[in-house]
Amino acid sequence: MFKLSDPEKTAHVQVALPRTRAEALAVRMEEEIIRAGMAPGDWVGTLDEIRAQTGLARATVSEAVRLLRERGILEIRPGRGGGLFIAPPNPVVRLRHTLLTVRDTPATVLDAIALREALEELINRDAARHRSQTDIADLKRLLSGLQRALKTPEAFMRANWALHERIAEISPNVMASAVYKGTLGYLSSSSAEFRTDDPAADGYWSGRYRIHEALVRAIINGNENAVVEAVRQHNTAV
Amino acid sequence: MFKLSDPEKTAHVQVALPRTRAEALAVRMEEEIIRAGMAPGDWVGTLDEIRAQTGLARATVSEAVRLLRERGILEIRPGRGGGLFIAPPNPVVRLRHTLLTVRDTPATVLDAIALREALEELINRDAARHRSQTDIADLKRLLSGLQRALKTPEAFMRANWALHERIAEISPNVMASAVYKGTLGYLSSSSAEFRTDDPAADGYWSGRYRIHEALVRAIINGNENAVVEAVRQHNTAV
DNA sequence: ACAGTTAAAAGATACGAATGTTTAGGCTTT
DNA sequence: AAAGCCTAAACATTCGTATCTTTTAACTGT
Repeated sequence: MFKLSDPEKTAHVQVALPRTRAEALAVRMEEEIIRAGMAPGDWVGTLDEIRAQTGLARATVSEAVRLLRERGILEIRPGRGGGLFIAPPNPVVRLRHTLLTVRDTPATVLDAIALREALEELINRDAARHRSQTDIADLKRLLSGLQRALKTPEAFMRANWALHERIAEISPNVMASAVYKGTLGYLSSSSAEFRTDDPAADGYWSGRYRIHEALVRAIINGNENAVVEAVRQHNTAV
Repeated sequence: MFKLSDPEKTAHVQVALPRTRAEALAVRMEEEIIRAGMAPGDWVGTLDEIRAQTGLARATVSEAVRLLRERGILEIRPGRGGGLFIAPPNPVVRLRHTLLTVRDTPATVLDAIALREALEELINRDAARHRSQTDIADLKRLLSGLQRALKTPEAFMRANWALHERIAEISPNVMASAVYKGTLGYLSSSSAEFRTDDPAADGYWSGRYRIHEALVRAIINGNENAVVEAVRQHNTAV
């Protein structure tokens, strides 16, 4: 088991001082776990033990544990011999928590575009490497949808997003795929405003279509060099 | 206000059927919001109204609302005239939610490395563009720390992570920076195991050091081309 | 009119109790 | 001794209630 030390003893370390009792307890527990140098799989205790030690109500302790679980620190197992355990490291959970600590600044559309472009090559190369017959059929269908959508910019953007999202789903790298799709989702929900007034030279949209056509062909052929070239065109030609 | 329709009416749409009443309510509310085509800033109602409509307890409704807030769907304002409102789109919150839906598959270390490498150029170019005097001083300090850490692989890895993390903090792109740091944090916590048995040719570590030296110099000089070249070396020479 | 004060509306947090679910290990039956 | 049932231990969910904090509209006194 582990024993919680007095909150006062660790008060000078606290940076963002927690606002609720549950948060405070979560911080205390995390500090104690780190201090004790506990490793994944180690048994931490049971909810009732924590409750007895702290004198807090069940719901409050439960909330603290929920926070630690969401941060990927603890794993909770019900049943006999169950309780709280140190969780194995999980990149997705960690990433989520890191994102949670990001101050809610007005992260701009430009930031999202930069992030998306940085991932474009990885995502599309993965697609070229791992595409299945189903993937290929879907991509062909979405590409012809993109061509049909050339009539209006709005339809084109929508078809465009659908195509890129489907490509991202091919990648076996769930982290990269999730980040990419999340970024894409944001862009699709926020770009309606500043795109409409874009008169765009006549050839612009058909040019965009040809770039996507080349990209899809490269993916279907599994030609990674061609994918890299198509991505380069896709990113620079904006 | 908006009116919740009967759960039966929408049952056929539900894919991942929610397990708790709170989750079910959150799904119903989200569906209703989408169906009604509500826009950011729109007033949805108050907790008590939802409670009256559904007959659920305060804690349950509160939990559903907490979920929707975490997903970046709702914004809650206390006080007179307050209540639940549609939240403006926020990329960080969205990204977090997307990550939440990722199935908890054993996302491999290799995936994390690929994601990190994809972001390396963006992060380091941003650093070269936006470094301040404080940043430069810190980087110089961390670089000499890296040199001193050449004695043992473990110390070198630690110093290496500290340097990369500091570089990432320079970028004004909070999303990209958060994703990068999260990935780095995972790698630093999980790579202790499979690195120790690496006997490494004598020149390997000093070679790694020289690459980082070149990278830091390029960032300090604001030379983006040199940054790109250093990143290329950094990524390929593993 | 205007500035300061007050009070009501709304959410946030915490509590304790009751009930449901999951799991592991023991027990029973063949 | 193997198969399956049973039950106690642990977490999960929900409820109702009480108290606190925040916000803003209304009021009041100059």
